[in-house]
Amino acid sequence: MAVSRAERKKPPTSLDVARLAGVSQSTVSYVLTGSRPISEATRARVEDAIDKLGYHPNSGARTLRSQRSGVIGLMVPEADSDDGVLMVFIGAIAREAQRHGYDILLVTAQEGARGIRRVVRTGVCEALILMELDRQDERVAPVIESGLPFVTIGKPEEFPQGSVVDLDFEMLGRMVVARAVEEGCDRLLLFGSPDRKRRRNDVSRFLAGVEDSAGECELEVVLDHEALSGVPERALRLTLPNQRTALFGITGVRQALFAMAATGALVDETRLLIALSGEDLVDVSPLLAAVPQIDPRRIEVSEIAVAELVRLLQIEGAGPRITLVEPRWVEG
Amino acid sequence: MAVSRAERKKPPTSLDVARLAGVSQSTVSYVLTGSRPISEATRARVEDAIDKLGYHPNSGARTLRSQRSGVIGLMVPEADSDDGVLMVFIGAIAREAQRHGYDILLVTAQEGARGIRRVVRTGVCEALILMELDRQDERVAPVIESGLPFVTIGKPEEFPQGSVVDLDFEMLGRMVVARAVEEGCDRLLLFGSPDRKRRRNDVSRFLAGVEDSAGECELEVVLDHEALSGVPERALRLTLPNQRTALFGITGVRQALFAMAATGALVDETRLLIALSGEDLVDVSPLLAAVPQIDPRRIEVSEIAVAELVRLLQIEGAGPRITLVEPRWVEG
DNA sequence: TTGTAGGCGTTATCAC
DNA sequence: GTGATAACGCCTACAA
Repeated sequence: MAVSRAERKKPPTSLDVARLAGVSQSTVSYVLTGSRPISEATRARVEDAIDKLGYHPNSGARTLRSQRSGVIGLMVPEADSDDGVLMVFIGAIAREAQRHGYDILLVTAQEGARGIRRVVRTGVCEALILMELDRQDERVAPVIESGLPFVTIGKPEEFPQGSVVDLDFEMLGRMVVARAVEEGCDRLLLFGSPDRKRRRNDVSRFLAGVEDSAGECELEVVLDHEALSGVPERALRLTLPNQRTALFGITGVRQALFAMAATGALVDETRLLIALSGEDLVDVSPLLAAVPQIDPRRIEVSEIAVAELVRLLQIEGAGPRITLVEPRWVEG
Repeated sequence: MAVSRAERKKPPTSLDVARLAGVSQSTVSYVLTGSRPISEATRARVEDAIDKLGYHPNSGARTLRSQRSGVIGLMVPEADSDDGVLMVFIGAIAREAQRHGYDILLVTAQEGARGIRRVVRTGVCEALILMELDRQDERVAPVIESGLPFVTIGKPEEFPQGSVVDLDFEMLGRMVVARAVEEGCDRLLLFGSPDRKRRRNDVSRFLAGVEDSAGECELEVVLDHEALSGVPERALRLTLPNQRTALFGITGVRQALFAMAATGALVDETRLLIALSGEDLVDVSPLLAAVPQIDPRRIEVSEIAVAELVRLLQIEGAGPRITLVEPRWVEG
């Protein structure tokens, strides 16, 4: 039987700590916030008292007074087929935020612009991280309007008023082309979800990088943004006796792995799968081991996003900036 | 350039609303909380003013005064290979919580018991949802000690002081056995992650259900909790000419699907894959279509967990209870 | 049916 | 280097 709200014993306040330490309430506050010098002796007494009582400052009161909730709102997209990837970001963001003394509050995409307005106006969140923005996203307006510092993960079409952190997709394109050429491929087959291609601009940036560098060499680029399940068959069909085709996709790596493994090798004289690997693919790591892999660095992107937000929050006058993280080849 | 904290214009308070509506501050409050009858006329004026100003009650002040933060803490496990599944739960929980007027704050497993103590003592969370508890979990103690209402998703060994919501794994076991027999199978091969089997007790409950009902029929049960990748080969090896083997696993369904599809049919005279399907498997739905599927009802489990927590929060004297959700066959 | 006023626990501005 | 004290914005018991 749960203890009722009323009979639950009240946690100690800073006044209790002050009394036990024989100092004033404000001194306790200063010890905690460090916003004014305190003698070693009294600091020790106060900290003792804090431990003894198991005191934690009341979040509501602190927020009310200081206008800082210590909470960062994380706008999460509706779960789609890429759930595993999403969880990697969310986990890393939450851990990094906690390391900086902030908590993460979920704001679902479902709530839309109204949800943003709510968490902002009520003062629950003092900053925001936005993930997977569409090209035109109704949720951007209330964020800007709120004036709160924010970071978007994923580079939007236009430079917004907040900071941006993302993988360098253009470089990714150049890396894939370079590797394909090195490995003696004549053709590069790019697969992926057609829906994603339409809605998000990371695909366009990637393609820009590909075309940019493919132009300089003899590599023929083929776009295959039809259903993922047909990837290996189409790849085989497109393959000619004396040619070698490299395959790559930003999404659908797992499906491609399985499908190709089922109909033949991931790597042989006629084809070479290059994988955008990631923490969500641990379950297929044996398969992955056979192919060249690029790390999309999702953990780093997440951590940088949080660090960047903390910078905007804590450094007065800090301006927004763009950080593109370089993809990396995974060493065999 | 972000607007600095100081120059950001302050949101309207209930006093602003009161002035605009020509009533007292308390009347505004009563309109909002509904804790006292208000005449239609003044209610209308107040609501008008609220809209006009875009007023939202300040969360810090409300929390301080009422001891309710409107925030539910969600203890999320470290991301593992089952990330997609996790995201289904989290998304559904966040959406359902919002429908009830609560927000979800993430508490990572990494923070451990100390994290629980922190969010509880500071008053950020007024209730908790615990996911994926280990058999012995250090985080349970501080939760109970806090006296806050809580719900665990996943039935623990012992009945805790909070409510429990989970899939009925015993019934799942009986359903799998019954179907295998109906389909003319002589043998049931159970695969899954050995680690999970050791740490979590849903597997034991499932096995109890299986053994319970397998005893009554001629079905031979084989446990295969070695590496998932070997599943289809072992299944084939174990298969005898005149026999039919049913295959089932609580985890690793996607891997099994791909692996079996690669080495032969999912369903033929010698074998029958039964899949624990779920929202995280959309990417392989074409494969799934060919086999009998059981819905693990993760969305329902999530929604019930939230509803149950809301009940504990809002109904004075409500006691904890156990809710087991029945698995369901997915209709072809 | 509505208004008045006190206090929730902190932070930060005054004083000393 | 430290202490008193006034808000922060809301809820609700008490008055009218």
